[in-house]
Amino acid sequence: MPQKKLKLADLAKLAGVSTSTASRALNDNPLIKQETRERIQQLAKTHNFSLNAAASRLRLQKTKVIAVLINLDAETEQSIDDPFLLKVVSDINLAVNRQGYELLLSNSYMAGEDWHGYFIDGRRADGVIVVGQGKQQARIDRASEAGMPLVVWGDPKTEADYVIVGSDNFLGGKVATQHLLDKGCKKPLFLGEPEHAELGERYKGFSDVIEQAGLAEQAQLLKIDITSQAAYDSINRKLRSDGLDFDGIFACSDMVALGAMKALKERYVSIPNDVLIVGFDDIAMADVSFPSLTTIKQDTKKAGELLVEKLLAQLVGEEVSSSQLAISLVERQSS
Amino acid sequence: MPQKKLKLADLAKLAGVSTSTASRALNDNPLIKQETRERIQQLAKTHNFSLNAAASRLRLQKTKVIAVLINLDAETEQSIDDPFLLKVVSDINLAVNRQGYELLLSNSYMAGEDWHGYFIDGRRADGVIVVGQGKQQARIDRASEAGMPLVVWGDPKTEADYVIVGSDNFLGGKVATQHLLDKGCKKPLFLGEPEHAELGERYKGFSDVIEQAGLAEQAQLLKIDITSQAAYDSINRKLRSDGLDFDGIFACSDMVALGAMKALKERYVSIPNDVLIVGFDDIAMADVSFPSLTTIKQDTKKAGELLVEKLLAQLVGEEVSSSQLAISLVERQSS
DNA sequence: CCCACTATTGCAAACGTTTGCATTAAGTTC
DNA sequence: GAACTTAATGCAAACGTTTGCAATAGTGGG
Repeated sequence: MPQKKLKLADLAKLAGVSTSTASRALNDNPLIKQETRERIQQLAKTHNFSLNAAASRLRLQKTKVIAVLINLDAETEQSIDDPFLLKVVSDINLAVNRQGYELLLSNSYMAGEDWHGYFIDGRRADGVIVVGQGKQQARIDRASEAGMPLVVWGDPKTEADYVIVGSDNFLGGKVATQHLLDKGCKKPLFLGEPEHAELGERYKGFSDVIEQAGLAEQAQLLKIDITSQAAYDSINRKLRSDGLDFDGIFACSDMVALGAMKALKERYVSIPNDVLIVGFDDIAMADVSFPSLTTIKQDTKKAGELLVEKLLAQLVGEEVSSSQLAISLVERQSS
Repeated sequence: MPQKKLKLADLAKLAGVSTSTASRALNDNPLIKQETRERIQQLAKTHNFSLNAAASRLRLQKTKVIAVLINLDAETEQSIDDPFLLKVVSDINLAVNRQGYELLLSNSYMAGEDWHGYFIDGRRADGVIVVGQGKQQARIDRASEAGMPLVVWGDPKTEADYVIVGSDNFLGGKVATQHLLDKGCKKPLFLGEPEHAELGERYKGFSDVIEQAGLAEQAQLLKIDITSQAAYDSINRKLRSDGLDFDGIFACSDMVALGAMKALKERYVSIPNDVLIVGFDDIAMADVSFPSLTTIKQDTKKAGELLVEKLLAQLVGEEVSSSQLAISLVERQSS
């Protein structure tokens, strides 16, 4: 430990000015003479000086921190498994940094019941980005009512009084399903959990197209958790009990699609000849699986930027509204 | 915004005690009568009171925050792509929370050159977990010399004066390679980047076993970036130029293995009949790919716990040392 | 030479906790 | 009942910034 931490007052003394001048100089306040400003900034650099963020936050009543709250359904501790969610977090991180904010990674376990109290009153963050609407909508509502600056990654069609950013899941569902039909699918299967906000919309899109095509009789819904394991198991079980009574799958996520693919391949069901598959998300694995996976791409980069942008707008008191991101079909070998 | 934020003094007034009593009561200080403590804690709960963390940190000179620094090689902004790294972060997050700390997610872009100044002097965190040794070892050294509480996820065999937690990559390399040979591989190929600390050890393990088996002549090394795309491209290129002059691949990571698998499958090279494949990491995809991927499992859960534990030990002044995590071979269809 | 004005700097209060020390009340001992 | 201990609480200072206001110096006009 070379030298003791110096505080602003020490730096000021070194520079031969008052603390207030030093403070203003570091913040590039034009009240201070240009020359003095530069001299002090230089001095700060050579001495590796950094402001005490705690003191600064206390005084300013602002933290320059954005919290990202992973809203898992399960109340138990749980690490995040879906690479897509992690990708979203990673892209939010980038956007946050680009705006000069820091990222506090949190979850329902830490934040407890009273999010407003924990983050805002507790001066841990200036605003919160909630990833995943989950089934904890009540908590989100409460935080929002308490006036917590808040943006949610979810389905923008949801009726809510907070701001939501998300893909056009309904359209995604339609596009995916239409694609299956275009490729000759007659007996489509939806693999996923329609109760969940985003997935519900995808299922609606699915149903919509099916209805239009007069295939309602032949279509099926297989409710499962959003994990590749669940998909693998349930497709296995279905093949054993019903045989191959479908010729196309719209999986609610890529991980689910990959799980299903594995089960099919193990039983020598040919993809895409016997069964067409379309996923959702476009995670890295979709491109590298074999056959590579046709999917609906969600623009996580844009999402991150938008989420942060809207949150910061709220912080300066602007009125912001939900918005929907365009999705796109990425055609690969599985269809 | 229902009510204005109340501060400790307000709560104290409500309870009819002094601020100091309120403070101690909330911290369960036995100086305060049991009964009073409970009464005040109850009051705090009903009023949704939360302490101002900024003030608390300023006073205590502690933040109760641990920073996780993703140490990417590239200096450019970049989101994290490898699901394995994200899994590590997610598991660290869990371990951090379990110890009652919060997690500041950061990267070399935010932290700049002077990590000690930024995190410690800046009172943003009490300690730092660096994920990935990368090629920025100089910065890590500097931070460590400056006395920054620090633990690194990397290869524990690295000569360094800071604490490293990581898998036994050398052993992993040996086990993986031995497994290939046991399965009949005669012309093994290492796919990866030996310059990188962790990967270098895996390669050493590879070479070691090859040497012992007298296969040095037949073995090959293909240097590539650690991405599935790079693997896919380079295997493709190699097949085109050299034909199939190998019968087993030890890929430095699962993502790399999967990229290679894709290229092979597209050219109808049978796995595991024509080429055996072993990966490293055991990401979720390894189990769900087809054929499923034999790999070396790294225990990220344990890693997270150990990293945090060792960091906290440093904070209370204990002497801690690097440690190596056991790895295990997970046999699947690709071998 | 004084006044008004601007440019630059400094003083001191405030942000909301925590904690060493002082204080009070109540019990205990001789 | 005086002296002493113990239990419970309060007072006030300190953590390191930022900023409204006051102060000073320098400039130019009348």
